[in-house]
Amino acid sequence: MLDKEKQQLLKEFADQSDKLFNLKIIRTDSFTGEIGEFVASNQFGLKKTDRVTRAVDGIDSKGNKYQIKAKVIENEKLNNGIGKLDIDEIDFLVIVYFDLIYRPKKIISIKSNQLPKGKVGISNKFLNSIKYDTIEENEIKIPISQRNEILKFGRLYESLRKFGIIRSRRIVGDLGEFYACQQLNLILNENKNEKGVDAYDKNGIKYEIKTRRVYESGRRTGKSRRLNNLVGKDSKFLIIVTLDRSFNCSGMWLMPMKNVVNPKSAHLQIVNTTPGVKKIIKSKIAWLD
DNA sequence: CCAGGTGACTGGGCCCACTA
DNA sequence: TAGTGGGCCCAGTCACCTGG
Repeated sequence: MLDKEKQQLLKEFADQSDKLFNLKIIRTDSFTGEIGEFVASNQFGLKKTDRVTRAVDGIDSKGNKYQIKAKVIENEKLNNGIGKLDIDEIDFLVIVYFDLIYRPKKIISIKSNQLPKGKVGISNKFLNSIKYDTIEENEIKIPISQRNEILKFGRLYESLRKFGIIRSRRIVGDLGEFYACQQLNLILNENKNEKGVDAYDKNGIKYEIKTRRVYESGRRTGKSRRLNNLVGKDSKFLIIVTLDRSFNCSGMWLMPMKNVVNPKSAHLQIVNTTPGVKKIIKSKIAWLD
């Protein structure tokens, strides 16, 4: 499906992603956020909370609570919104800014008493109106070995982007859409955030594509995998794509959207049970075949 | 008129309470 | 006890509004 060179690149990316996982730099495939949390925790000496802990990402030695945000920026503009913040639960909001290959460029730290109640939007206008601390690039401390591994990861990520394999930092979903469109001769929806439509065929029929990377790893505690928020999607067909550890396509199914039971939170196993399901690519995963 | 700011969406992923 | 609904985590994109 992909040529050798691209497959090799994805393999290297998967290896490097595992390396960061083993070094405890990342815990999930939300790379930007995880690397940001790593950098901030290292900088402020934080103990990280569990993955799904509400509001608080880390706690320092004095018991101060931190919410950490991360953002990749291509220029010097820091102004981008960060909504949904529960400032009553935290003492500091920390934002880590990276360049395209995950070199940390700047960290800002805002005391929670500088933040408004309710929704918080970070923008230049806002930053100019409050007191906050800035840590510049040369003051950001990361052990050299980890810094190099993150850099290597970032370079691989950029290569994937340059090859046109991915178009965002949501690699799993991007690859699934890429594989499905190639296999079924679909046209990817240009609009990246239109509700419920990922692609069209030549007759204008709508398709929603969902992708899951399914492989054994220490990353998850539970085994079950779900497909959330299919409710209200008006695509005619649902395509489910699975990826293996190296991000190669390891299965693909096509089914009528209306036949999906429990669209609010469907199990991945609907590929076994949904009426009218069509196997496009035979699964290599036993429990999905 | 246009750039900056904002809110409403998108994506994947994980876990807990409840229930059949 | 396995399945379901819901809620939380993460970042990113873009249409639209607004103020200079």
